[in-house]
Amino acid sequence: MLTQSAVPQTAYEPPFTFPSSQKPAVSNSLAPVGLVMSFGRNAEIYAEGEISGYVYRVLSGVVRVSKLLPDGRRQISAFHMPGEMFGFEAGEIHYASAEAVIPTKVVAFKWEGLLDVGSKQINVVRELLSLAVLGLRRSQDHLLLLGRKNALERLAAFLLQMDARSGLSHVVDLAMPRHDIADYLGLTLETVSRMLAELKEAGTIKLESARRVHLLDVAKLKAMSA
Amino acid sequence: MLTQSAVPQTAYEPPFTFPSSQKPAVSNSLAPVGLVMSFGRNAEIYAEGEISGYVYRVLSGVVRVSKLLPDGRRQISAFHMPGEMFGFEAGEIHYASAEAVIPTKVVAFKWEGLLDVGSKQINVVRELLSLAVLGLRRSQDHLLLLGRKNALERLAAFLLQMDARSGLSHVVDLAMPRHDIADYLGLTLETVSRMLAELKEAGTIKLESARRVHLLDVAKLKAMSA
DNA sequence: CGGGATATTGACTCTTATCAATGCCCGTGG
DNA sequence: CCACGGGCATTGATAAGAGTCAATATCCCG
Repeated sequence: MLTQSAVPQTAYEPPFTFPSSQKPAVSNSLAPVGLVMSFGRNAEIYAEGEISGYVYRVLSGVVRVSKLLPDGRRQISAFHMPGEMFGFEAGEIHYASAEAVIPTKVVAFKWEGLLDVGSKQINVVRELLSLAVLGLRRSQDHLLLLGRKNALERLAAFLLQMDARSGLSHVVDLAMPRHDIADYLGLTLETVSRMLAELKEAGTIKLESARRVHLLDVAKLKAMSA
Repeated sequence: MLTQSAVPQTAYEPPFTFPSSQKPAVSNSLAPVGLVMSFGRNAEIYAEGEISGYVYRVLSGVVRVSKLLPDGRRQISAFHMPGEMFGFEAGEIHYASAEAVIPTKVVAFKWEGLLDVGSKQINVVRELLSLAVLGLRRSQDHLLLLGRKNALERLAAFLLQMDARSGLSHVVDLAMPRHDIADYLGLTLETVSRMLAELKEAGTIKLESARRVHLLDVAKLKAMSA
């Protein structure tokens, strides 16, 4: 596997660096060669149940990682932006599936290769550990959000999170449709829409368009998100 | 830190082994010395915001890891049973707090020491990575539960999870009060109580006492948990 | 045996889901 | 260039699930 919609796989040339946005505890010392793959909108990167053997880094686009219940209910556990790594399930069966939200390029690294004892690759393993620990942290925030926050707080937190990751001017471009946001926040798309309207009412955001949100009052949003 | 209620700290003697219940990918090759600490009911093991420097293994008792919202709402991200490791936040600030649910003994290992390049400790780092990845997996399940399952499904899943971890005869001893279960499942304690009553109605469980549940029909419970 | 903490049960409320009707935006083709 | 069509989003009316508040009940522990 490693997918159908995979496209001309070109070697990804060194220097390899782990994304600075994920602050590895130890700076990288490795330049593994990865495979660059391209995916169209909604294309599957890997599926729940497939054999896993790679970890991925987003080069461009946006990736969603999700799990499904037998009756179709879906929970998105994370969105991944350029520079971020995902797919930490290697050596076994994929525990979730990953899809491109929009046209996306990723580099895939063989997990096995990364773990090879061969040399001083201990730094690589450490960086992977560091990334995994970071993932655990983010999970804790998301668990708190899903378990204990109301719909309005979830939306405020989501917008702030997207803003923090997109940097710049507090104008957030949402790559994903309402339905994806809903499945990420444990809500319905209608509720997502209503809460956005409510935040607009409160003067904390402005909807330039459905997919482009201008955060007018970040402080207030922060207050609302907790 | 590393706590007030810490008690006569005796050295934990080798051989050290990572818990088999967490299947490290690589068998252990290290016997670090840890500090054994004892905690009473509800005693704090570490608090959110404290400097972190240890990872822990439960020797006996039960540990809960949680995060708090400013207004007091609480989300328990995990319960840890004997043999399990927790506290993977080392090198930085604790992102959550951990407390003993009942009188509990843990061994604390210096994170720094575990990561030391000194030798062929690469296996230790790998095992830690393996445990972190396992933690990520469990988080995904919990996210799905919190984001998309109803109260009855959550209770069924919880009981099955506790049963799987306690082994034996489908008689589960719950160390924690209803309030903790509620904060773990993102519910209120009243709802937990009502759903248990409902499961009893359905003939899937029997409440030997408030803290002791007999799973009468595991298959049916499984069907209800999804 | 008594008493405080923990748990259950009930009545009612409130948030969010559900079902349904428009509305809007954008790309396509006439 | 404009009209059409389809996906996506918004808005409304209602329902359902879980929360809240409150009154017992039960279980330990001393």
